[in-house]
Amino acid sequence: MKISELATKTRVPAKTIRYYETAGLLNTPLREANGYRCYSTDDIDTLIFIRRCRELNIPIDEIKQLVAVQRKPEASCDTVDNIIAEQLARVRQTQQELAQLEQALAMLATSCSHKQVQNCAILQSLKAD
Amino acid sequence: MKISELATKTRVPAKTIRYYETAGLLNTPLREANGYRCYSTDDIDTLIFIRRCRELNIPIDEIKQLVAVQRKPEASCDTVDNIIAEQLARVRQTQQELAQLEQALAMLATSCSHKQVQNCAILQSLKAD
DNA sequence: CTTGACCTTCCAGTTACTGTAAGCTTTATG
DNA sequence: CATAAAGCTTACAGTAACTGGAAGGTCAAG
Repeated sequence: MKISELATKTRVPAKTIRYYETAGLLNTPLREANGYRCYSTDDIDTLIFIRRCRELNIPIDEIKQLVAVQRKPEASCDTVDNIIAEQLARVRQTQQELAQLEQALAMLATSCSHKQVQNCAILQSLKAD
Repeated sequence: MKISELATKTRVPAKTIRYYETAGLLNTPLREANGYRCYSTDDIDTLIFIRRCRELNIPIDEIKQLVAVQRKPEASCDTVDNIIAEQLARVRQTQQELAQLEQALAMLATSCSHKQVQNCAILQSLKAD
């Protein structure tokens, strides 16, 4: 199958598929006589797996580990567990930071009663160290 | 004042100050005879303002507008209001996305009972389209 | 035969810095 | 006074994960 077919079947843009290849996430595919990339059905599964990981914001480098560990069926799940746990921790950390941000912005947003810039309470707040 | 003094007074790294200059966020400073940048006390205020905006995750381009509008004291606060409101909307949007991410990751994290990769429920889930 | 849709590679741009290198000037120390 | 350390300068590269665009080859249809 050519790259555009793989792209529609996995809902990953062709451009991104080529990028994943250079990033070492996807095996270098066979080429047809004309130089076009030629993919197998296995590549569909791998690419969907990658897409699902990316939707969970898992970094490329860690997806690489997840792809690699699947080639060793006897290995323990520790790597997998750790990557998911780390990702969850990152997400929760970001959530906390965003909650503080939201507080600060919400207070700012209501602080100015639509006057002129020279009296703007928002700008005043932002000037304070 | 030289760049390192400005850096300590504003808690913005000297490297970042130079970057803000090339990014058009800071006026090009005067130079001493030896070529060293020479800053005024006004630069302290501007830079603290910029740092506070960055702490609220406001993009450089929008900080540029906020800095510019302060040079027109008679202007209305609309630009300021809009930028803060947009930033707040962005933050809330990201919060929603992260909440979904957290759900998905939390479910994944508890799904595998430490077996082998070949039976790993996490990996199974990630393979499904 | 030519038009349009795909395919290829390579280079540049995105965001907001940060690291590093090479080379000056100034300050501190022996 | 010599020199070494600290601080200043510029310029280039790297980060993450793509995305856009240019230039050019290939293939099927009308």
